[in-house]
Amino acid sequence: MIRSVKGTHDILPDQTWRWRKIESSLHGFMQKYGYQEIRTPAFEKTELFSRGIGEETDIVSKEMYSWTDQGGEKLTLKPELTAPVVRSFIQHNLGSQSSTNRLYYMDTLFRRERPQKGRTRQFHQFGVEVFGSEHPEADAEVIAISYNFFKTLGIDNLTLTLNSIGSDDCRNNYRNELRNYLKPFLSDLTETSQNRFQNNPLRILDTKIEHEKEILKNAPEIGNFLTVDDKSHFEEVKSLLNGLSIPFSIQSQMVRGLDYYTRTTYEISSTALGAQDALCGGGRYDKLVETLGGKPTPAVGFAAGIERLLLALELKPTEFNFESIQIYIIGLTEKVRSNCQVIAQDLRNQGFSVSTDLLRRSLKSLLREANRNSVKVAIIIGDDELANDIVQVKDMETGEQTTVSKNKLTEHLTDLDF
RNA sequence: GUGGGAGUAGCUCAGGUGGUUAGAGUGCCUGGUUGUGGCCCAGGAGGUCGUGGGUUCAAGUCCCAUCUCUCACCCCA
Repeated sequence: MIRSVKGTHDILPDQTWRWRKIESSLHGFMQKYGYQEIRTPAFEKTELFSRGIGEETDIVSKEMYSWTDQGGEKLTLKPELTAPVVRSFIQHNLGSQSSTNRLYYMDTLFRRERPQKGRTRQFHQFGVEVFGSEHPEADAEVIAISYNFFKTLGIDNLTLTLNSIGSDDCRNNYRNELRNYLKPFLSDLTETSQNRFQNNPLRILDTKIEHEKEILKNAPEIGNFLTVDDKSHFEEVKSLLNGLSIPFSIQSQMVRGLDYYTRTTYEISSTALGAQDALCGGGRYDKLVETLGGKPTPAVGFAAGIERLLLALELKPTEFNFESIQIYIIGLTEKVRSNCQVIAQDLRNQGFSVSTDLLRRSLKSLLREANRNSVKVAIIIGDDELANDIVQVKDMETGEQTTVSKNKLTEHLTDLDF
């Protein structure tokens, strides 16, 4: 048997309606905020990600599905969406068409990680990116969108964690200070931390190793290195969130794994999930557009995992309802079967949802089938009915059956009002 | 990449210390009604016991290897 690839999953008919529910909720929600949808290709040039996300990140260094195509081009299945959206923003010069661009997306991503609860190799995210504003109102709007969307879906136990990692200057200074502080402890650090010491010392702050945490207790804090502008930006974001009644907590050690963030970073998690409890992560990235070759453009955005959202939602499936077929047409003999198809087609044209049998089964098994599919009415046609231009309409809930002449059928079904 | 747990019917799972034709519930099909579903009753189909090797008179059960799923670490959504 050929199975689906590790970390990929089929979404079967008993689940697809959940996905459609999320999808339609999102489109409706984003419209209220005046955001427009953007869709980018499934794969990009590898260079986009190595430059955009950062060569040293886990994603780029070990998780990408990359290959060289027949023309010798190095390509990669999207592991992340901000870089492609930024690429598209630059390529189509969206910045010159309006002063701010509010975009959202929903897409399929690929990362080669070890699967676990809330993590698969092919997965889905939705998110927003706002281009053109350096002001805290943009940060607050983006954060509010993610938080409020989860809220309206009814997810409880939301935790919003907020931090500012400052502008470029601030981080350069801080990086140097952190290196100076850590240098005497270098031999005590794990191998990965020693590598990070070289490439990205901020990530050491994220360590889960006890004795490293101990070392870091007296390390300089990034908050103290924020410039005056960084600080006031952060303060304004916080007060805007307060004004919107969105609760948050500050976590100065929170460093995101992607290199492009500046100033605001945040994460929303839910206790309804397992170890992978982040529903959404995001922040500001004022340098990325420039890094990827565009005009300097401030931007802020987030991405949220749809699988994780579904997991968090799984606990309360009551609001969702499966839509069943309304009418099942049963033909009793070979003579009437072609007639059944015609009637089905007519009724569909009238707007009903109609199904027929494909296995030439008996009346008994067809009623059973109709029952299983919880259809509202069964229409039964035998030779007698055919000869007299009538049909039997059976209400599957009450069991009541009435003889209806064929030309009154639509009228009769409409009156039933199901 | 590292560690824990698990692989027996479509699904959920039983199968002390090896012992005849491997079970249950549920789902599926048929019948109990010449053309009437649900409930009930009866019957039926459905299994390379994850795979390969080994020990043994005998392996679902013991040993080794391997694959897959799953949870966790790392990291992320």
